[in-house]
Amino acid sequence: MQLISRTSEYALRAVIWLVQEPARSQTTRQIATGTRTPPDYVSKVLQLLAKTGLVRSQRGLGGGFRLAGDPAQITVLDVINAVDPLERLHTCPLGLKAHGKNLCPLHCGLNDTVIQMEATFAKTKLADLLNGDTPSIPLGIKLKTSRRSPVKTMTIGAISMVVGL
Amino acid sequence: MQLISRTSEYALRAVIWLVQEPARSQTTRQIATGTRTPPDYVSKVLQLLAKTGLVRSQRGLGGGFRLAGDPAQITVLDVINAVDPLERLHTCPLGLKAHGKNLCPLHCGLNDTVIQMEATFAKTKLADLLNGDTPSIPLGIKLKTSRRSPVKTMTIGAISMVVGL
DNA sequence: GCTAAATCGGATGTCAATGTCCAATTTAAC
DNA sequence: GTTAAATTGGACATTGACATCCGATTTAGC
Repeated sequence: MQLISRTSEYALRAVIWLVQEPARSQTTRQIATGTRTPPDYVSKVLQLLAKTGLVRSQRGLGGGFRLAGDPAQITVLDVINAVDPLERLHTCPLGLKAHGKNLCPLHCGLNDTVIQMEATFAKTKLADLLNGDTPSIPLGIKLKTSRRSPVKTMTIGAISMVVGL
Repeated sequence: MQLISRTSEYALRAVIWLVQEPARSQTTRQIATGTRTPPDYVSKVLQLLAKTGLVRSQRGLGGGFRLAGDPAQITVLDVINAVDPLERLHTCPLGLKAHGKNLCPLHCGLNDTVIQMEATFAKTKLADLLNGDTPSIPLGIKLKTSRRSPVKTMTIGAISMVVGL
């Protein structure tokens, strides 16, 4: 299971590319090559971004795309919402009479997780994604056991290591 | 974009159903009807759960499925990992030479979010999902703006309301 | 042992997300 | 105005997740 769709992934790559080239407008071909995305598909994604106003498009010779706003203001959530927003749960997918319109504990919890993800994405500005030298370690140390592979792993940021079995 | 796949959703519903019926083993038909899931598909999901040992299956007359472990120990993450685990990012999908094997800031951040989600799912035990009377409000108050519909909403737990535009 | 009830496993069908193709339109440069 | 470069929009193809179908196998009860 992917955290975000490819559409969102491509949108983020494209937008970050534009942040790095604020001077000249970038063509679809340039963006696709630079971000390693399928050209004809990322073209559609760019159209979506243009419709929501996140990027400005310019037709004709010398045209292309450039970022419309301030990289220090635009968030990852803005980009995701523009092309493929996370879906909230408004009614419990179980039709249980006991719940009425309320979410059951399971779906209430899942919905909270969606909100938590949105909050995380909202914290990250596009400008934050340019300084590659300091990888963030926002989560401290976690201990995790998986049923599929019952091995305990310790995780610090993006680094995981086996600590027991 | 869905937070979790249908497969995971069905697995969670099925497992919760089994928590509620620990005495007798439940047939696929009973589970499917009770959880409003497609019978032939939830059957496959139950097979997956059985393979990982989360549930025990019993063939033949009077057979069915029952939970293998303790509802106070098994977590939502355990169930998700059994059928459709979240994918970590191990190498940057951009092939940028500058990054080497390291994740770029974007994918490092996305990976952190995956870890954060796993941590959230790991906190919730199956037993926690039975008390429907107290909906959790773990996230406090958030303010959110979407590019697609540029309306500010205030969110408390699962309840959202418009506060401005 | 026979039968009915149940899971198991393979084959197949469906559909939305992803990906591709191309003609129409816009625009800068000469 | 003509041309070349670029987006736009529609149509179509592909793929994997989701869903269905059915025969093989197991098992309790008679």
